Amino acid sequence: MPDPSAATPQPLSPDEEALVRALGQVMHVLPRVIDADMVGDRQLPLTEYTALMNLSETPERRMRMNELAALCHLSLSGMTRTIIRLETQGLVRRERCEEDARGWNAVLTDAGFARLTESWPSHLAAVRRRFLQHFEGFDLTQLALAFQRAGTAEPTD
Amino acid sequence: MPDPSAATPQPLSPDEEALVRALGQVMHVLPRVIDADMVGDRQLPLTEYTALMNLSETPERRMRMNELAALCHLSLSGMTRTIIRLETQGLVRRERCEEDARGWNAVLTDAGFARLTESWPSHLAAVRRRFLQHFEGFDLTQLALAFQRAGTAEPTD
DNA sequence: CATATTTGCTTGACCAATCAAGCACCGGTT
DNA sequence: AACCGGTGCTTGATTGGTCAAGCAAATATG
Repeated sequence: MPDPSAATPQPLSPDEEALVRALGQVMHVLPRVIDADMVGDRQLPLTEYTALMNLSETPERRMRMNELAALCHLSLSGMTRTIIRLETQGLVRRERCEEDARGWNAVLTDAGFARLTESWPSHLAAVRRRFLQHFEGFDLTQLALAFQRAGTAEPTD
Repeated sequence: MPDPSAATPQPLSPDEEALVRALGQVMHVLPRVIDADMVGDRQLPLTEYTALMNLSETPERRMRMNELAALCHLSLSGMTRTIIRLETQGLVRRERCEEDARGWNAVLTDAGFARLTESWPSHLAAVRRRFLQHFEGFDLTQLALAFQRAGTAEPTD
């Protein structure tokens, strides 16, 4: 950590500057266009898609709210509200958790699974077209590792 | 565009899958931690910082709402509201545009400039620590280009 | 030159996320 | 067995953004 009282720390290099600006743009634009592609195509916003997807990858197609929220990068209350939206569409059902009566499981219904299968190609195409396409020729493994490091934030110290 | 009636398009490779998931995490985590770092440090949220920064880089330290909104990746109304927040803190002033009486200029005040100078090191440190650090050894130029491509979204067709 | 259309910005209504407070249940203590 | 701190989730209030409608000035058109 540079001393905050040091008036002028080393500024970013032009490369770094360009990368940071571009990332800013991507972070802003990508979710929106992917969401727009999917909504236009299949009427399923990205957040809801992500929830369904995570549920579907589980053996029993069910998950505790806690865990689902973490996987969807959502706060617990955010997750509650997403599940409620999905529930009213009949794509998810909620069941009390057997081994802990405080807990709930979000359960993917057949309708939900159908919806997911239906939306999947659209999501896949959007991700390829909007993102992966631009990284042809890169070492994806290395890139993924770097992003995993950046995405694993240590708490603010 | 793949035919949507084609039931099963080619799924993502493990590499691609990992990259996409990691990017999802980064997009979610990075703005929050950087924002948190800065707010904890200097009480200036990222959106407002970005606005001040863009204003400061202009010769007269002023800009039309339109242009500023684009640079900040914000809708015009979002920009209006951000500027209002900044105005009430005295960091920005609004002046009618001389050559077009419909238009407004957001003008960085001295207080705003001071605030920016004060926050800059904190922002810089956060960006390095949270992001750039993890990309040492990468070809930043190539990476920046790829992100610029991904960030330049063609309208949904 | 009067009127219609377009442009630049603000405002109103809304929405999805957050945090903080609340409620119900669990598990360990005495 | 009555309590009590901790846990799992929901709910209320707020926030920061969006889109759509509105208004005023500019510009194009008959």
